[in-house]
Amino acid sequence: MKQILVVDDEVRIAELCRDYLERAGYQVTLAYNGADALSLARTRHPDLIVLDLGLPHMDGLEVTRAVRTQSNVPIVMLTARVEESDKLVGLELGADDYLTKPFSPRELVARVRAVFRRIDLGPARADVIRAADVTLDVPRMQAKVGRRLVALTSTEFELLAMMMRQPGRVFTRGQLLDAVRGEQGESFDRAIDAHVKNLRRKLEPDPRNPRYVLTVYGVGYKFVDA
Amino acid sequence: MKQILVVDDEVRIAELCRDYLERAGYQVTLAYNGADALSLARTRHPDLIVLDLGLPHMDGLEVTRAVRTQSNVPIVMLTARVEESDKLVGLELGADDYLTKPFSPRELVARVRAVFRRIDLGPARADVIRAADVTLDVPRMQAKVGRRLVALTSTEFELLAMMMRQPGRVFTRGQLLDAVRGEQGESFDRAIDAHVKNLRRKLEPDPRNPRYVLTVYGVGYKFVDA
DNA sequence: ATCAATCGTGAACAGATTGTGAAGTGGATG
DNA sequence: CATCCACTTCACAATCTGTTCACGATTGAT
Repeated sequence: MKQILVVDDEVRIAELCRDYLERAGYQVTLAYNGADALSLARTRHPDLIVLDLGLPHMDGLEVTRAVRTQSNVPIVMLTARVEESDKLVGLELGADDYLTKPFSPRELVARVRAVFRRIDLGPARADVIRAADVTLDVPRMQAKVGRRLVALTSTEFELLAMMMRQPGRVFTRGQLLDAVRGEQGESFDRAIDAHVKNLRRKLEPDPRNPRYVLTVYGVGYKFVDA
Repeated sequence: MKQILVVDDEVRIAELCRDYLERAGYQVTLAYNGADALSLARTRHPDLIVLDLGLPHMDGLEVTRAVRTQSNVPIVMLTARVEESDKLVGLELGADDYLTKPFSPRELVARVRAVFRRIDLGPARADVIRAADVTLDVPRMQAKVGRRLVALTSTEFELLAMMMRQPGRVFTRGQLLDAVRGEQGESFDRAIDAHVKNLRRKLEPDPRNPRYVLTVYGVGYKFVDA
């Protein structure tokens, strides 16, 4: 279920938004000031933020900037001001849509749905991971080595994606297992070895002398960097 | 042509609205009390309702509630009161916009246009979707495989359309369910399997070896790409 | 150079995921 | 009110994947 963070200092409005969004099937968290909004954005990793521009102390634009330094989460802005310049600034900072108060909660829901639609099935934004001749197309769950298409299982794909997001960084088997299994049941570390074996068989030209997925003796694995 | 129902007990105001809205190209019906408004809303199925809150006998909010039990028609509210709480109540009940008396008829027209624009914009999507030998004529709800016409149910059509809009992208059963059921009631993921089975039976030459709708083990389904 | 620890690998197993026909449900239609 | 059709749910079989195991190969330290 999608999680939405609603930020507005006017409690009634915030709760109104929450009610409508929850009825539309979203999970909603509320924040009444910029500082809370930031910490919630960091800890809860919402899928979308509904943000009032006219917050006390910390302005909505500041919040936007701060959030943007850390994530690409879509933002729908609310504002009482109607000046065109605000719109431009807001959109430049990465707002995905814009509503002027007073607005109808139904329209808010419609906008939120539209944003999710654009993101979920829109012209897939750059959700591609590249490193050293290997390309991962995340929404398509497709891997390419050079021009050669490689079919991977979802676990193999997750594993490879995790390592490729930070090429050169060494991951322990425990970290890799957590990424794959959502840190649930405990399994043997050697399970990772098996996946690495299969990965290498599928994407290395010579699985005996790996070029991409390298072993770091006594620690774990890493994707080659540079 | 769009039809609009204007509800106001003050005859002069109602007629003023009618004149302006008709000049703007809409077809207008008038009602001077809540009861008439309700029955007209039921029989004429207007595309939008302009509703005065300060009606005698049956309050505008009551009318709104009653209308909402039956339809989702957009409502633009008029009111003499300017209190913020009224605004909120109105919006809570599902008004799409709000005007305070006295208002300029020109502004009313502008708001009405804006509401229609927001609605019509909708999920602007292509009328025809093509991918890999399959063609969907969306407005006609017609599917073709090569030259062969295939009859699909609306759910099957929606499902196929969702996947074909982004060939190759993998969709989870949850995403597909949302697209089909408007992310309302929860149903079993396996319902999607059943639809996929029926889809394949109808459009695959050999349903046991699908060419178009492919399974991605552990994730969901995708329409073949390229 | 030797040795204990670590890693690679193939095969076998267990468990989860999917395909499918049939039965059940609900709303639309006449 | 009866019928039909689409959608959902259920149960079981078929399939695929992830994990484990055992053993040989490799590594790094003494």
